[in-house]
Amino acid sequence: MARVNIRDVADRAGVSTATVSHVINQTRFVSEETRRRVLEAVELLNYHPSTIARGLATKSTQTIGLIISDITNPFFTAVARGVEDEFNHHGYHTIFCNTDEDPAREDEYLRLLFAHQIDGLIIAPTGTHSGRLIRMAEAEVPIVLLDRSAPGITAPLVEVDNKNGAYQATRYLIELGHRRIGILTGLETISTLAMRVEGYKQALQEAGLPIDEALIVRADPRFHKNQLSLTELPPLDSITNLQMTPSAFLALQKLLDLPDRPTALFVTNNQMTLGTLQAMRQRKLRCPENISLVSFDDHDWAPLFVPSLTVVRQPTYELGQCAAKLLLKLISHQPFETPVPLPVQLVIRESCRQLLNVKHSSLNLTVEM
Amino acid sequence: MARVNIRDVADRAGVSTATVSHVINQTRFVSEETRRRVLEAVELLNYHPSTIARGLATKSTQTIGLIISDITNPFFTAVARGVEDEFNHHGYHTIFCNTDEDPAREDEYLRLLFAHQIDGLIIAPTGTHSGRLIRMAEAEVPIVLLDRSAPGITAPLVEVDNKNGAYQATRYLIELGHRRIGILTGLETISTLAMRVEGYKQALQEAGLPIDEALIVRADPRFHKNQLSLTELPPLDSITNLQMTPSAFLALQKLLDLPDRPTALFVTNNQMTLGTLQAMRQRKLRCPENISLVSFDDHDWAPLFVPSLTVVRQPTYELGQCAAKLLLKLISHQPFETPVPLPVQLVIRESCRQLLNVKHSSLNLTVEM
DNA sequence: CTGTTAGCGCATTCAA
DNA sequence: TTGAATGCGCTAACAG
Repeated sequence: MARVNIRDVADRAGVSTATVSHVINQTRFVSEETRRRVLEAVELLNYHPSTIARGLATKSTQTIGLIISDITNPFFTAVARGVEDEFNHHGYHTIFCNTDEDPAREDEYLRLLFAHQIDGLIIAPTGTHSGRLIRMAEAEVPIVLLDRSAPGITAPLVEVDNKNGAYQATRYLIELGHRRIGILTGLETISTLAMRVEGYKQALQEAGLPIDEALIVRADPRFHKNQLSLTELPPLDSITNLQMTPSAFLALQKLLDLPDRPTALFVTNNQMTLGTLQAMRQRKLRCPENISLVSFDDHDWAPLFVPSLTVVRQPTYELGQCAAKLLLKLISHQPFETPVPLPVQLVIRESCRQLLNVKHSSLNLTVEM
Repeated sequence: MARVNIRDVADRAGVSTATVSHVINQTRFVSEETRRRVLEAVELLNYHPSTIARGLATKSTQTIGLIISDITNPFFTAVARGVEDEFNHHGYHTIFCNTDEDPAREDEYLRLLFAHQIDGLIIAPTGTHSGRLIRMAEAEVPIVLLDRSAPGITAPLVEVDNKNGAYQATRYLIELGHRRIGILTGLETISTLAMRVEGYKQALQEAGLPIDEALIVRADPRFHKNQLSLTELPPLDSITNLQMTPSAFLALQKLLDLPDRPTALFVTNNQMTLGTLQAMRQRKLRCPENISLVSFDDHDWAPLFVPSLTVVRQPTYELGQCAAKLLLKLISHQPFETPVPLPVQLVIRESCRQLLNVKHSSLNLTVEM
């Protein structure tokens, strides 16, 4: 295609390219008459300014990078949608990158995004990053951390109140009379999961319950994944030294094989919840009769299971929005406040059973079927 | 940040910018000695060629556009992941765009992508597009249609065998003895859904069953959506003139209120399946005792419901991959064959009940729990 | 109120 | 085997 450029428009309208540029960007006054002629020519020739040429000239590309773990994870898709809507609303484009929790891929994407001269970056870091992220931060690329913190990076973090959510979930189980509460989690290099384990422990401690390490089970958090890409993934424990079973499904077997099996389970993300349900189904364990279940993150399907699932709901879409809004401020050098964690909410449905009579709960609860 | 450019590298290595360019792109022979010096300088200065400047010079941006309905729809997220993996594998970036089935948004995105000088486009068209898509095709932007056809566009279409999938699903229900089979669908401007209705009708006709228009119900296919963005969406029936209830949940009420209620239901996409389950639950209708259910598109949660869901499974990730591979061929002017629809598969689980004794099925079935 | 012109960072033709 | 010079399409001084 023979792309029409600013020169063509200028010639057609009988003005200079500068004038064309100025009427298009409204960057200085142009008389009504010439302005009209220019716009006519634009229309006639179907002219679209090349964002890339403009980018070269202005050093601003109007595109930002979004690095997440996996767009296939419903949590991240909701977040991504929030990010994207917000940016498009402001004329920015978003380039998506999936790391699958692999620091090497994270690094490679950072390189690519940097080469693409992105105006800013939103990243849910793997947690074991190379120095490149730090170097980018030092190169003054505006960065917002999403959902997770990363060692050595001072960028603002937009997150959810993970610890409190886990605390509420665990405490709820305790108040229902549960004493042996298992927790299914993943890599603790992911700060989000680490915080959730902390909240769990805190609730136990406050209730005077022992923290039994046998009840803390770790699985590869990428349990649900398209099989095609799964085969390409390196095992996560080759990255860290944490002991880990390859899937939630398998990790759960450990818990269920325990001589003194837990009566309740706190599952720290939605992917692992599906693995848990699968494992329970295979063992013909009923929920909540045999085991109670609370999981982190709500979803469309959560209320439709039998029993409907009690969850800690987090504002996913808003999380993405907030991160995007903050990044926009950073880019335009506006003042900003360091973000506070977004509130989460325990949504009580049917997947937890009461073991003993307990006094009225002091937690902030929502009952909803 | 003071970006280091090709000039800096050239100076540092004591060569011309042309030489630097050539060693980086391996586009002409350079002596081992100078080559080494250049690479050293690159390393030392941490040089990254600006893709955008390169884009200006070569008229190739190494980025492609992906326009879909909604990344929040699990079908599209799997497809998008397939597209993205394939492109990244080849050094291309992907820009995502969500239209929410709104032709106006589709048009706006086309404009933006065009201005960004994308090397190619993959699009699941809304079906009621403006002329811009056609103009882009005429401007020789390589285009691949994804999952849906669009009137007036001659670009190759990568799709799934929708009609056959719907045919198999319906025929399966018929063989189980069902005679009144409802279908829940959406906009028929979306070719995919239109094909599924066709498959449904064909199965009925072949079996000598009447086609009862009262059993064909249409809903806004965007049923599940983040509420924030939902409020901004214009009603779809303002776009087309089809009668439509605003959600699967409500559409289903119509069917259930029928004097002669259907004994089975074919739901034409996964979003509407959730709405259906919700409606059935509210009415305390049990599946499959009161009503049998087959839906199009499989998901992680489908086998975990009670009862587990019988579905038509389609290769979502592969669909995206195929589209990407085809587009890469178009971009590099390689020869290509017009794609054939990808096969789908009826996965039988527990959500359909047998009404009568029937002879052995002649369909290609997979039984799986 | 508008035009001229020098870059932005790179690829590439022509020369050497 | 390598350099110099031009242009990609646009913005932004600077000049008028």
